[in-house]
Amino acid sequence: MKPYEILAKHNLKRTSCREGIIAVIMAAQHAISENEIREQLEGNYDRTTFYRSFKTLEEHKIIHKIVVDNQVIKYALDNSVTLKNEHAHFYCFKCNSVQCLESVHIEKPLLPDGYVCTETEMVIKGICNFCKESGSK
Amino acid sequence: MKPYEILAKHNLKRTSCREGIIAVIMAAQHAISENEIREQLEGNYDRTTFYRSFKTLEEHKIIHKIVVDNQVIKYALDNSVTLKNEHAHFYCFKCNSVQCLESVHIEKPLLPDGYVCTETEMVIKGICNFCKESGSK
DNA sequence: TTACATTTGCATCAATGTTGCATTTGAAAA
DNA sequence: TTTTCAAATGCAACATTGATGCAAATGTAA
Repeated sequence: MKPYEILAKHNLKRTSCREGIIAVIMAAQHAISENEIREQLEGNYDRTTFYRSFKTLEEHKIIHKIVVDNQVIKYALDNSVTLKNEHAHFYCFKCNSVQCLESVHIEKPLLPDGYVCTETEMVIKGICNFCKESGSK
Repeated sequence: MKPYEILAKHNLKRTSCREGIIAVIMAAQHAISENEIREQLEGNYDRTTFYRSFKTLEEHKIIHKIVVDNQVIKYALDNSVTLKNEHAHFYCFKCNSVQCLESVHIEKPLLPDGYVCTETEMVIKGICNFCKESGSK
């Protein structure tokens, strides 16, 4: 599905900033930070415009935030767009990348009585396949 | 273990700000936000002092950050201080509290070849036992 | 092409992260 | 207890980021 089709589906106007953000995220191999998106985005948008476009896309659940910690926040297309299952994310300390681990499904945890789960986030941290090979540290 | 003993164990000077922060976190039932800690802290410290004390305690792994999302960040004593096992955290959308779910242990996930896990964070979101009872929304 | 609601860019303000530096303080040595 | 010095504090200052109001520009449907 193309960026403008996604916008149309959510009844959002097709603006170049929104379209560009979606395009950059779609093109990225891994989840990507706000600054990386801004750098790769064509056109020089005011930071408020970028901020509001971003917010709109999040609110409409087109893009999804993956919070590794408050220093490392990355974005990917929402599962509803990619049609992926709920899955864990992997953060690599070496290359700082965040990858979707589609093979690691998240099971509904067994909660104490009275607790109701509606959402689960799981971030696994360590060294990824690629970085393991390279260098000693 | 008392706040000043924890500081001593980590070779940190016993200052009232550090001691106070630890005391407030120890006294709290749940994980607690930076602002809540600041409010409950006796004495009026400069925000830089507070910021640096906080940073020091984090760096020495005395306190531990639980990042629900970038809007909701709470702190608790680190597992090495409380002697708890690695466990999941529960975030309640209604009361905004973060509770340790000691009963929900986190198993080492089965990762794709070459991936090495050193740390795992799991945040379960929903409605907690207490809030389930109260009101319809 | 027109018309209007939405979006943009800019100004602005608040909150927060961070650093440098002179002064104060904790704790170890005398 | 007093002295001593590295470490911590308070303050000023600056950068970054979240957020809002408003006039001008833009997207889209009539």
